[in-house]
Amino acid sequence: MLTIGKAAAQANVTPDTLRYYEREGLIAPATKTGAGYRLYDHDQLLRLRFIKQAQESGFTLGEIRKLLETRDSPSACCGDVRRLAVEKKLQIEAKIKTMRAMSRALDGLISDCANDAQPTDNCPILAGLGATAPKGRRQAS
Amino acid sequence: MLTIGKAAAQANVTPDTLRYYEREGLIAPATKTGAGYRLYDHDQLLRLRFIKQAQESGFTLGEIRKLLETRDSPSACCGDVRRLAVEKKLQIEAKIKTMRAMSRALDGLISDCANDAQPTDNCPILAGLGATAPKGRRQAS
DNA sequence: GTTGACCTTGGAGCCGGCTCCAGGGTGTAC
DNA sequence: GTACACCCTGGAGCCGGCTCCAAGGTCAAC
Repeated sequence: MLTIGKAAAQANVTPDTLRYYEREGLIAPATKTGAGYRLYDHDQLLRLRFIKQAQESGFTLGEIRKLLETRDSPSACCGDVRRLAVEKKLQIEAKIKTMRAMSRALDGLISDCANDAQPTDNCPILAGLGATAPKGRRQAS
Repeated sequence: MLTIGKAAAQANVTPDTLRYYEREGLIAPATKTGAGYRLYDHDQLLRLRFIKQAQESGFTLGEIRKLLETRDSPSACCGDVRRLAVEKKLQIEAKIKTMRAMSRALDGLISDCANDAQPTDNCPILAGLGATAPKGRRQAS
């Protein structure tokens, strides 16, 4: 049985984070001492590891709570979990697509721009971003 | 000269957003009427388009403010802008890498899991995420 | 001259995931 | 018996980017 500080250290989080997870309904201590100290055992550490791994797979805490509820429900089946995983993967793929578009947009801007010292008036990156000179400054158009 | 509602509609944002940008130092109205109404002209609309495009390229509002300051500074040169763009591209690439790792992690989990109705006790996805059964339930280990 | 759509300001609230604090209680080592 | 590290609770604050609100002022149309 570990106190919160030890348990948190094991899982590489802070006690505050652990208490936060508890408020969010993700994990509860195995028991409490008479003085109110939280005590965690091996199962809790595994649950915490589950949470961390799910986070690293891109699940939000809300989704992880759902995963945990599914896991703990006797009536749930593997297919339910699979659906959540597939849905999450689609979300991640969509985000990657967006970011690749951003990256490509920047590529275009950067490659247009010789890395020289010409003034920002003629900077192709700024032009590419839709810039025109602000009030009173020379401009191309 | 457009009032805030018209200008916002042109740029496909809300008046609230436009006022928010103003508080954040990104854009100010060209002028104000005696009654305090903000008025925007063509240059402001272009500036707003710049902001939107930069956002779509992945810049945060803080970074966009820096871009705009650079643009408006007589002493800044194109190389300064290029550096910001390159740095941003690196950040985006790093994020993409992280997300691809997430996606791959999910791939592994999903492919292990036949989409069947077996109980969550034996779900390979949950196992892959580090699960063991919570209190009192049958478990493999 | 009144309706109704617009505008103003200041401030609060939202999302997710913590993080930090004050003001107190507890547990252990010397 | 006291110093010090740890624990408790409740609540506030932070990041970014809005979004919504109340209470009031303004403007155009009829």
